[in-house]
Amino acid sequence: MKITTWNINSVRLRLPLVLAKLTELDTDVLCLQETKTQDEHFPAEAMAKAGWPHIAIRGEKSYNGVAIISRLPLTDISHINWTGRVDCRHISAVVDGLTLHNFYVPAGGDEPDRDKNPKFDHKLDFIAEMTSHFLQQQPSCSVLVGDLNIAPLAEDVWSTRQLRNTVSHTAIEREMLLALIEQGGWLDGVRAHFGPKELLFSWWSYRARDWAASNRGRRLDHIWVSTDLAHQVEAVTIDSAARGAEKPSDHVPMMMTLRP
DNA sequence: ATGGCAAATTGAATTTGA
Repeated sequence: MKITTWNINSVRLRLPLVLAKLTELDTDVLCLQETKTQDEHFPAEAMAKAGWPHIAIRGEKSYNGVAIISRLPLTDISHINWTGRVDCRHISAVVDGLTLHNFYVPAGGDEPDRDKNPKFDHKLDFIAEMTSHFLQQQPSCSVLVGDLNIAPLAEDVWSTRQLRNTVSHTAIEREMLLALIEQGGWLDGVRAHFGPKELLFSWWSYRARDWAASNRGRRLDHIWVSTDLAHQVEAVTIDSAARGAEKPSDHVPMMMTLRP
């Protein structure tokens, strides 16, 4: 079973990239974030035609939006309105006996102060609520993917020193995300696969003149597995080359292969 | 206080991303 996650930054604008990537990666499931598209405008037919006919979508105009696109049937399609907001940041489904959670965690704005910045407050509330949720309902046979907008380890950013006051890599976000993994019954599957030392990035800013030359990336996207699945992780791929596409997303696809 | 950009909306400027 191959599962891929990708913050696509507009699924309609990048539909050709998505269709090409589905085939190239030969993924069974593709989880998208920031689809920025209402459900009635989601390009479901094109994906069905390409060979991925099963979809679970939750979109809204202009912002956010998550989707699960699958070769195999999806059941138990559901979502939670985290922090009480109806803002299309989560969808879950069961595929081939596996419970899949697809998240788009709030970015958190610029200022890393929850008293001055409501967006940062919302982000921390969101992570705290995820922690208590999975603490109470320990996952099994589950995979959690998505753009979590936090790079938890020093090796998840180009410079832990220069980004220590930058939202996505502040101490409180890093601590809270690691607590969510630990208390929530998850394993950071991507980090576990590559080991603690390697620098791993999944996002590079649009603002760089040359994203590859400056290589100022961050690992904001994640694939976690419930601890019972730890021994089933066979392979993990970060498709960094996707950042060099024509009109790319600023995030790249990450794929995990699970053995049965 | 910021950014070398990009996308979606509503109509050239604003909001959001991170």
